[in-house]
Amino acid sequence: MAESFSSKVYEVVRRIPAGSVATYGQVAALAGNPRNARIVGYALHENPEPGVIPCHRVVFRDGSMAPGFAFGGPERQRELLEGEGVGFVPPVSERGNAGAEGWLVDLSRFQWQA
DNA sequence: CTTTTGACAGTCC
DNA sequence: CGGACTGCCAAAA
Repeated sequence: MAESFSSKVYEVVRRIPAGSVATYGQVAALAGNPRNARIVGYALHENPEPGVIPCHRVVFRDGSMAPGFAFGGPERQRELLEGEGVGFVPPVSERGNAGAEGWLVDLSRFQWQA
């Protein structure tokens, strides 16, 4: 169907199962170009179908999330992923200052395996 | 057709 | 170890 690359990104992100997360680079690779991680983020930023495209399941290669999350805040994303069974882990745990920011998804155990 | 920008990623110092 | 830079590719103006 000759979809543009960004269109393909939506398809891939949509196929991410609940309880798993994928990195921009992985989605880009599944879309056909592992170097297009930025295009993936840009495409998701458009978020043409909120509620249908689980942008919150797409995180950085480090397991962190986008700076301008469009769901209501980084804390919201953590809650959504935890609700799906995804476990979060503090970056390195500096005392109890556990704000919503700094939390990373345990990619070692929750990264989506196509 | 050329230029600019962009939810990244990997490498260098 | 941490911070900064570049590289890559695509869509929009």
